[in-house]
Amino acid sequence: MGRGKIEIKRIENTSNRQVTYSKRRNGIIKKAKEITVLCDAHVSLIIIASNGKMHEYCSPSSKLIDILEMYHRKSSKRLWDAKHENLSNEVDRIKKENDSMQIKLRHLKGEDITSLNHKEVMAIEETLENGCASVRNRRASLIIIFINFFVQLMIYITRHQLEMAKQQEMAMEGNVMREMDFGYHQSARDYNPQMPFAFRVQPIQPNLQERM
Amino acid sequence: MGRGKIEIKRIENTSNRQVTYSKRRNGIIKKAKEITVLCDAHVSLIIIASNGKMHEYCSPSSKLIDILEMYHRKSSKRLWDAKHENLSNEVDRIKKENDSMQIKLRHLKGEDITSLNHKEVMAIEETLENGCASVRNRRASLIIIFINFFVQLMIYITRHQLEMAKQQEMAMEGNVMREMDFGYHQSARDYNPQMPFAFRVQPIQPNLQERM
DNA sequence: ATCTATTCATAATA
DNA sequence: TTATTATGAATAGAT
Repeated sequence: MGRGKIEIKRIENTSNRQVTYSKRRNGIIKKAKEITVLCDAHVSLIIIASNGKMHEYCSPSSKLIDILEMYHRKSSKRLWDAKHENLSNEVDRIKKENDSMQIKLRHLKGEDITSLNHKEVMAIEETLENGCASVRNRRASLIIIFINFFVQLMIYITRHQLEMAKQQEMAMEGNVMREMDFGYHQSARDYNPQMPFAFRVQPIQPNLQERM
Repeated sequence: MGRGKIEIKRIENTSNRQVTYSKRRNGIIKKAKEITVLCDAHVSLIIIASNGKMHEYCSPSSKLIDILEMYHRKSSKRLWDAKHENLSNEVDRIKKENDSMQIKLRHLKGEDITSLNHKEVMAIEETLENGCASVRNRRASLIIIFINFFVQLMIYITRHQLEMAKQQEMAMEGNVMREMDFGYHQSARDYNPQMPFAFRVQPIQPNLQERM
């Protein structure tokens, strides 16, 4: 339809190709509009030129997303839905995992346990006992680490300040050094400003064997 | 183009509309194919009739998904990506929640605690102590419930089988009833087949006050 | 862009 | 649905 028939194959002349592209593009979009109006059809038309420029037409009765949704529902190909569905499933899976963990956590905190039977309570208690044991061990380790630090500190103080301290304290009280029977200063508890917590020595797993 | 000019408005006659639809649909698809070949264009064309039947054309050089992707990149409208992104974010959020819960759970079980400082260990221990207390309370309740059941059972046995048991046991041993100083049979521990676990009475929260 | 000779698409019809 | 065909629309090439 023009001054001469043309073969349907790539137009090699670039400017001819571009002109034809824009004419035919308009023609297709016009046809798309017409079929939309004449026949109550939904149309989604996306045309992208070789230079990357894009034109689209979408029947005004429906948003493009709706047509894609329709396409999606009609089409057996899942397209992007695969990704989407995977994510959806993962969300569900992780949510379930979350819930069960939440319950376990609450049980370990002693909440919501009135509905449990004796066997379940026993299992939770065993877990808690083990946890307590580990935690106490850890705290004991921390205490030992702290004591070591403390002893080293005292040794240092004792070695390097012995004379000065001795003179000073003897002058003040005269009786303090008699308490240093383990090589460090007994009253250091009241002395060290870095000491971040109070402690007292106790068995590492006190009373564990006493429980049922 | 036809035997007469037609106005571009909805064709009311249903069969005419359907005929026109199918002719024009083929025409548009033909045009789409032609522009693809002639001008190196990418085309995605989806046509859905009012009865729901769908036809599509997609330039053979590229998969439909690629054109949709191109469209997606070109278009500032996010389309379905919003949904997708929301899901993605939710997955991330829940995964993080999961991880932190996992860590808490492991800590409460006494695992992975060597990296914690004293304050953190103390906090975990407090949680564990509270958990232990609740669990022990619960177990104590269960024991009380069981003891009640047990006492009721023994009262029943004592009331209704007293005579028979007395006669029988006196005939066999003659000294059993002297042990029934609390109203139930002392040797029931070896008797009751439904008794699902061994128990011994203990303080409800033993030793809690002894810990640091 | 605009023109126009020509081909093509299609409305009416069967 | 398919086929025919008269007619109007689309467009290739020229300007």
